[in-house]
Amino acid sequence: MAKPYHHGNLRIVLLQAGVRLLEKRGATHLSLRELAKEAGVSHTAPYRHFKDKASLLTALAQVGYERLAEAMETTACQFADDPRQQIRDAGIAYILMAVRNPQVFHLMFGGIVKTTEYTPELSQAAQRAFAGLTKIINNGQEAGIYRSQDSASLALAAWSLVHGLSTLVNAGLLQSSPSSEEQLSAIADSVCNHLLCGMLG
Amino acid sequence: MAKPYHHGNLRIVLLQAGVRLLEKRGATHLSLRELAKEAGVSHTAPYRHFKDKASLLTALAQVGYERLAEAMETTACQFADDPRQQIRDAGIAYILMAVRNPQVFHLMFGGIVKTTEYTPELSQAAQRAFAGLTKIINNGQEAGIYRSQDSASLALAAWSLVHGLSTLVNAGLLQSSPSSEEQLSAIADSVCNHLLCGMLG
DNA sequence: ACCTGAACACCGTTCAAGT
DNA sequence: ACCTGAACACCGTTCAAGT
Repeated sequence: MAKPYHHGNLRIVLLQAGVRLLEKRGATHLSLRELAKEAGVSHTAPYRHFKDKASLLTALAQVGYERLAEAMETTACQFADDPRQQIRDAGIAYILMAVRNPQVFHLMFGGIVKTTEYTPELSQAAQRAFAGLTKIINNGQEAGIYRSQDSASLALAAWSLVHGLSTLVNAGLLQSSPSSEEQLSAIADSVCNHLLCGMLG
Repeated sequence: MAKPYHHGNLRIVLLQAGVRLLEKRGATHLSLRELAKEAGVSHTAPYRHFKDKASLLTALAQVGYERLAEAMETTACQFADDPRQQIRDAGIAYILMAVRNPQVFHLMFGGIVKTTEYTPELSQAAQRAFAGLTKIINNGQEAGIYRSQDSASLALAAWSLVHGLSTLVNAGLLQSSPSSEEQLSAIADSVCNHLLCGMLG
């Protein structure tokens, strides 16, 4: 069966191969020409679907936010009766997403995609991801377990904590780098507990 | 006065111009050739001082860690009698360093410099930076203000929090992006307070 | 020791030309 | 509409040659 001249599917194929190549090479060394070769098209074909390399990277970041949103939404539907458990699970899900897709995570948050170049779709995907986290905070607030009424600042603190830990782990900067996901989950759990209960005695 | 054939100073000049060019172009688009032109030497001269581009970036990341270490050490020497104030000040100093040098910060933590390629000097500079933060935690522990005895996990939580907030601000992902350093400091203070006092009521 | 210019193999991007 | 090959201006890196 002959391959159709009009590929028809190229955009999807480029995104899938793009994620694979991104994790292999990193955003900096991801080459459009290599990507085109992997997809079996000429090196200018991607320009039919993406204005330039930055635009491809933007689309890949969007894929990342969509994955993160899924992970958050899944967690937000579990343990709805235990807000403490929910927030720890969300933190762990966030961090696992980061360590399993380090280059995608880096692309999402590393300032490679300029905020000024965000497409509406990307902004929406990002908002979906954070809405999941916010919902978990709101669940806890309805249950009356939080000290503060300012849910935005609570969510920001929680988000900063898990996000920072993810980055530090990916950068390999922990004194004892966790060698397994179980170990990593334990670290994440301990850090989340400090935020829930406070450092002060 | 004629410029000496042996520049003598080139490494320093390249690092200084490198930081400037890094903030202007970002790590990805920082070009050795442009850097050489700015320094007034041929495009191969930098190879006398840096094995390759990665090695230059490593050196620039080291400069960043040294700046961060200075900021932490300065804070660790102030308000030694008030550990709560110290940790908030350290957090604010950390975040200000990040937003004032976003590309350097990104280079330090974005996974661009591979952990496996860390030079001893870079590791040492990074450790110095975190030692400052650890010292502040230890001060508080000696004063007996913390709930937990595990100072490493306390430091990791504090570090994750300020680091995550820095990254999110630099990525432009806060709902209301702070327009001034005063506003940013207020946000940082609020987030730090959540960690100190805990989210739970 | 330190610097240079030519050369090589890549890259992103554009564009006239093909189906 | 979608894809191609040639072309252009860049880039990192190497190397023989200069002082």
